[in-house]
Amino acid sequence: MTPDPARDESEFLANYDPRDYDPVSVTVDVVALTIRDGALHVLLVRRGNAPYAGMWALPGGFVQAGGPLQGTDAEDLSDAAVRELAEETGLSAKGGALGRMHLEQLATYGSPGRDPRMRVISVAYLAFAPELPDPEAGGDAADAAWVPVDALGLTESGDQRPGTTRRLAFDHARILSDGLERARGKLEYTPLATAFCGAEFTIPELRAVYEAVWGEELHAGNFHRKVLSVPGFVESTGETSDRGGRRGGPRPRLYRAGDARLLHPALLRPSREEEIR
Amino acid sequence: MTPDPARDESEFLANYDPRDYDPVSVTVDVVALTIRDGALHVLLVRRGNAPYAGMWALPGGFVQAGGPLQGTDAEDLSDAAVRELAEETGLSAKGGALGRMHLEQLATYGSPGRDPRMRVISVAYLAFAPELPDPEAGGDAADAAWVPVDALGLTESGDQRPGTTRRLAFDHARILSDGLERARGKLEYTPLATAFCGAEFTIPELRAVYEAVWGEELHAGNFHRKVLSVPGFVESTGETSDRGGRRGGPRPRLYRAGDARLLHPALLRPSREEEIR
DNA sequence: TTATGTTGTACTCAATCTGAGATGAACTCA
DNA sequence: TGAGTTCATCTCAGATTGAGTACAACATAA
Repeated sequence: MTPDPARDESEFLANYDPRDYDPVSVTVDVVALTIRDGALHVLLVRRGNAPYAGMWALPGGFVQAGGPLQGTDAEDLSDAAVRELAEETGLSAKGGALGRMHLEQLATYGSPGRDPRMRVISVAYLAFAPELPDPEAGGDAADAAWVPVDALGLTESGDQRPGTTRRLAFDHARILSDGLERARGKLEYTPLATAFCGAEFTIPELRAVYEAVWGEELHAGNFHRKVLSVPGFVESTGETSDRGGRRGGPRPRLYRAGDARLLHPALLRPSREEEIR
Repeated sequence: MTPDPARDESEFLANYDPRDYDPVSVTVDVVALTIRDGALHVLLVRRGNAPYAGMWALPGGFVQAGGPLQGTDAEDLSDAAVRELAEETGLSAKGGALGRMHLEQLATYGSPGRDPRMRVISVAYLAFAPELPDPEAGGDAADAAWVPVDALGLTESGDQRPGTTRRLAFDHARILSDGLERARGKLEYTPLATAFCGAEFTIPELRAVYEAVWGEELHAGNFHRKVLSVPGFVESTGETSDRGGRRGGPRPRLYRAGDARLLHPALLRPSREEEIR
């Protein structure tokens, strides 16, 4: 005789107590990247409270679980990422500075001991935005700033070089390293670089994005040819920039992002030889 | 006057009660893929308990948090993935069937309401293994089996086509879809396909892996040339298989996995044109 | 044993893509 | 006005690609 599944299920839910399980907290942390003065910057906050008070960290915080009933205050993970970003840095999502922002999940970090308070699982997000205003500290943050990535002394293994002044809390150096590597890779086969630019941009501006993220100079002529040959990467506006390059040169043409979601053929990094093995 | 950070921190930890926060549970789910009879299979378990009792699901379960003190019973997320695999399917990690298995994190799923019991955040892992024995159900699982991926009627949007007999619980159809897409992509630029083969394999065997995962036939001659031209992808053993192909042909040579971690140049899917936009 | 069909491996060839450099006009700045 | 910079395009040799050919080695069925 088969039991009635519906009755089984409701009975089960009535007797279920989540507190029978070990407590785990879930946080979101955001690696928000932008380009300022031709250099890649990451959004960091200085922690106002313990643990790691005074050190720098990725903006983030606890997810609002909404209790067992998961009522209206329960939020999706990506919503929590945007909320924490807004709370701690004053950058607002709706219509504001974060409007054209691209957000995607990066990875989840959950080693025991990564947070001294308790078992914390952190879902990291990766955000790309055009040049944004300076942030204003809020919430738990004592300070907030765009920090040049190069100034953090990150090594390939996800640590910070000794002597670096701005130390990162928790395992945020590892998370940031992973985010940077993801960003570098995504520029190769997606039109993500356009998310770092304004609504209209020039090919040299786009090239500057690639050079800042990849940390190497590109052949201007070949880059130009390649970008225009990939279907759907950029589309011409017919307009021309109202000024030439910083130190001379003709006025570059303006483009906007096309409708491609994948670049084919891809733009590969010149110096990938080293990291193959 | 600056407060003493060390004293601040210990005082804070003493007063900290995790139960002040909403309860959240964290689970791991595993998308374990293998190749059987030339077709891609995924490891599924039939649920023995509510919710979704009787339906099929990815093997997985709750992470052992280890309490506030995070003692010895606290486990890393990837360890939890291997443990759940072993518990529910009888496939053992150490030296056993899961020995040559490749495991990587896929993504984290945490929409409110994805589990009717409470707020559950699920960290999904992706596993690749050579041909494995049939699993044996254990733990919460009423049954366990390798199921051909094609038999699940997955659509691009992460749902199952109506009329599919084996229905998947929770949002596991979406997770499986994401895992398959990740696997397809990873074959392009990493030597992952060798994880589906035994320690020694032939080029045609490797081609069969690509064809099973990508779901399309490849040009044998060009594939052969390409694989051998990518540095570090495979290395010759000098040996020859003791039998020709299933229906004739010369004995293929044997290779083992090389030391490359990235394929350069990559092996691109022929039919990527469609998914570009 | 023989005949037939299949398969692994190597080769060819034209089309395409790539990196590196050259060119010239348009522009900024001193 | 002159010097130096930059955008955009072109050139060209080398590498890579897809598609096809060739042939010997093999399994299977007659």
